[in-house]
Amino acid sequence: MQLSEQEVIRREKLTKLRELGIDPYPAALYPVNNTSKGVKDHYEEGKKVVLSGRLMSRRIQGKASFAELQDSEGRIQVYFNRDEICTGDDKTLYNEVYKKLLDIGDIIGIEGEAFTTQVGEKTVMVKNFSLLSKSLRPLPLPKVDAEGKVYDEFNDPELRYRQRYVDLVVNPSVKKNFIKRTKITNSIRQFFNEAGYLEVETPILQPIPGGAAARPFMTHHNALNMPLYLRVANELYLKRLIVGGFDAVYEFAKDFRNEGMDRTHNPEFTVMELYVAYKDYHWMMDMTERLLEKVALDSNGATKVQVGKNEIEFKAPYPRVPILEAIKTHTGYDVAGMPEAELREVAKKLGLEVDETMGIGKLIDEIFGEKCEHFYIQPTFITDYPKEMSPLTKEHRDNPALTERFELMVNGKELANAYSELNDPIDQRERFEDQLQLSEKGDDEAMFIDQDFLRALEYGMPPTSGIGIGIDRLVMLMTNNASIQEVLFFPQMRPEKKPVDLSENEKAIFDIIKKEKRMPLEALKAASELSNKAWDKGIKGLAKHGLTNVIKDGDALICELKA
RNA sequence: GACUUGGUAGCUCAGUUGGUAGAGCAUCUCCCUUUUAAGGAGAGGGUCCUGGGUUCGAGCCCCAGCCAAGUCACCA
Repeated sequence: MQLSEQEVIRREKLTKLRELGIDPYPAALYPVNNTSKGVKDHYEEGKKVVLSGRLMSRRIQGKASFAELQDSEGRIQVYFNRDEICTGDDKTLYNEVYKKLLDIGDIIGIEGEAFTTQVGEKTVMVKNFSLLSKSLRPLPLPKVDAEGKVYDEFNDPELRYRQRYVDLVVNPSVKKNFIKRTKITNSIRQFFNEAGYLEVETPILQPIPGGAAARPFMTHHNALNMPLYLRVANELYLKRLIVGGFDAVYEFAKDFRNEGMDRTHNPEFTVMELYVAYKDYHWMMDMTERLLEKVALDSNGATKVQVGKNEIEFKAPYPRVPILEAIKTHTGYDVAGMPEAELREVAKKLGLEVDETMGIGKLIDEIFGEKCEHFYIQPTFITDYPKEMSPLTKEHRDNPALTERFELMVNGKELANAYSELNDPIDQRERFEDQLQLSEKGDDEAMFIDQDFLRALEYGMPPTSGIGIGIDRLVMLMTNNASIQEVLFFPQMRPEKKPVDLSENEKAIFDIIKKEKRMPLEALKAASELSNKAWDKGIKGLAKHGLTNVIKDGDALICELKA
């Protein structure tokens, strides 16, 4: 491993500490009795405190030094004075251990007394300190001046996401975002629990990936020797529980979709799904607006939230606009009851790319998505979607071409999706069969027929309303972040390519195969000009590093480069 | 998938028509008792993302690739 100068120096310090009899990674608990925030908020002159945290800055001036200690609550200034720490003749603890062997980033514990400096800063006078964990890598060191201007900010997104731990240590606002995320989910749980709804857990590994139109991740169970899918939704399982007699169940579900990644899509993401028996989608709209108002208040202290350039008001109630009316308002076309061919013409006139495979549902969805969606900045329920795009939704009580469905639009994007759930088992079977036809036409996102789910419906499910709320997107709104990666601790990234250390022999062979991509083993051996033994070691080493493959092509052995 | 931008010291960033690779912070050494983005002085530290090419000479120009961000497309 290639170490930088600073890393080498820190490792040398490790040895020196051990020579002085100091364990840089001690096992014993450290008797912390306070936090940085606690000391400052409940300040008492001369109060004895024990704190621990990470050393984040140092200003050493001879026999005295100021430093900053950072713990989970923030930072506090600590004062190291040689004669306070080393009361006897031996000044090693200050001169050697503190000044020379500690580094920024080390985790230490201090015992001391609270006092205020001449400049008025609340500080802890250190009487004794212990090294709790030596840091071997230098941290980035952003600094903030009196006006709040940040110098040397650690701001490269790639580094921040790959090394989130560093991001969290060094950027307090990042930590705040994630604390707010938990506040939001706590707030939702509190709301539901008070209403008597039951939080449940349902399978992530599913034999049939149902409940949403999406491409699933596939895996394999060895003992059962069968394929399993990572769930794209948990809807069908929660509805089984409603059949089973629970009146209201909810789950914060990690769902997985094997699709593209961008600033609003991560392959795994969190959706909160809730199903409540004996309710319909009108009730669900009422519930949703009350929930979001509470979430905004709990997480931001106000119903108004600044998101980018827009100020969004989460105070209930929100306007309810049928999708066909939205289209009429924003395009001037009344597409209600319009036949498919005519609708396609309208879409073309509106400048949309359409093709023959698109049915009425998809065309309407497309028109709304392109021409209307972005207008709905303030929370708005878009209701009554066409039947074709909603295979799990109950037919509209007044219009059989529509369904009892709404999507909640906020800041021009979908935040939630809800229905009066389809509970007619015969109708549901027909809708699944329509999906099967789509699938046969090549739609790889069409839903599978879930026979067990149909069996459950046949026993009878009460009228039920269900909703799914995109938690990542909700958190993005509440924390004013435009990118999903900012609200996920560990967003998915391509793996870091690790440069492989090749031996001389391996390198010689690799250089040849790299140019040729693939060639017969014998020819490669000849070209490498290696002895039998060196050749054997080299070619086996490359395969072990996963760089090459040897395949049998008839009688010939071919060596090829792995992608 | 297409396009745009970026990748230089531990971190943040400069880098002239193509002519010996720079700054601040951090690190190291020495000096220094209440400072605060920051005490003073000095020193060390580089796979300029990778691989080719052009050139007497490439961080810079050309080609190919890798990684990321953004825009669009696709998909919900």
